[in-house]
Amino acid sequence: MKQALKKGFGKGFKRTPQRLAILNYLEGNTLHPSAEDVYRAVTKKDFPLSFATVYNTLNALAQAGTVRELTIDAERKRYDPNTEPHHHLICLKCRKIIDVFEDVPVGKPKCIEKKFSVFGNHVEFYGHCSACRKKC
Amino acid sequence: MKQALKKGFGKGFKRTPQRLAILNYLEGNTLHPSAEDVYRAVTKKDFPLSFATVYNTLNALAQAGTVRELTIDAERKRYDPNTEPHHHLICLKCRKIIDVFEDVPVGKPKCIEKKFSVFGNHVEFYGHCSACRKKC
DNA sequence: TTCTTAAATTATATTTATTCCAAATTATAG
DNA sequence: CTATAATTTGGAATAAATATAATTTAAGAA
Repeated sequence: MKQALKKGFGKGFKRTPQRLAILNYLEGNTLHPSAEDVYRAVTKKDFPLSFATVYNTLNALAQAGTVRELTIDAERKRYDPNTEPHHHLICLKCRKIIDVFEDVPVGKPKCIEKKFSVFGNHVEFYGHCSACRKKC
Repeated sequence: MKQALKKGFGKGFKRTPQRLAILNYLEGNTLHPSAEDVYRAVTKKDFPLSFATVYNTLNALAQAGTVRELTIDAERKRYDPNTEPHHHLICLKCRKIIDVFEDVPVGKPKCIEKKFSVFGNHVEFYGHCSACRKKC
């Protein structure tokens, strides 16, 4: 496992097999899986674990900053193991979410300066992915 | 009621008092209310109506393009009666959502061109609002 | 105006995502 | 090896949202 996902472990953070299995699945995953996706993948591949543990672990990892909780899908939370700031393409047909690691210049509107201090931003691009475009 | 919100009405779309009350609350509202917010506000001000009607109406209006369904809050859907493309500031402390109508130039990353056709985008700015900044 | 009917409202049940709980288990520091 | 705090777990509990089925109603036709 790469360094990136190890950082979740530390004082008072136990290295349990369940957590390792979840982190293992998350490692390098670009599918933006939901809790259920994680549950299904891990129970199939490794060993049974409780749904509650998936939620516990994902919440703990999100708190630790090891994964990012995405609010992109209205129906469920999704998780992104890549915590580098990046943006997303959202296909309006199949709802697939694609990473954009390329740097996207975003202008800072003037109205922000006075009444809001900005730490970061996230751009969602809406459109159709190549697969869905063909189907039209 | 302004033109903007009237457009939801047309063939096969009935002008019921419940819907008018909901539209009336939504008109010019910049609070990005949830279904529950709508329910509370309307039942308090006008007359009792069912929760189901709130959901029905909000879905119908979203379909008709009269309101925009926002996926910004992980816990619940929120609705925006302003359907002009605009962006949002999200306060990481109080979770307040503030509109940005100012034009925000967003660069289009090259990687998109080939595999994705983009129709629009939405920028979320993260930070602290003035009220929360004072409290620090 | 009255009639007709498709559309809308409603209470209630159901589904789905997520959290909470309390008991049993286990990783880790000492 | 032990003690203990953290974790796991099944199941109950919540909460948001949808589905259902019976009743009501807006709006066009007669």
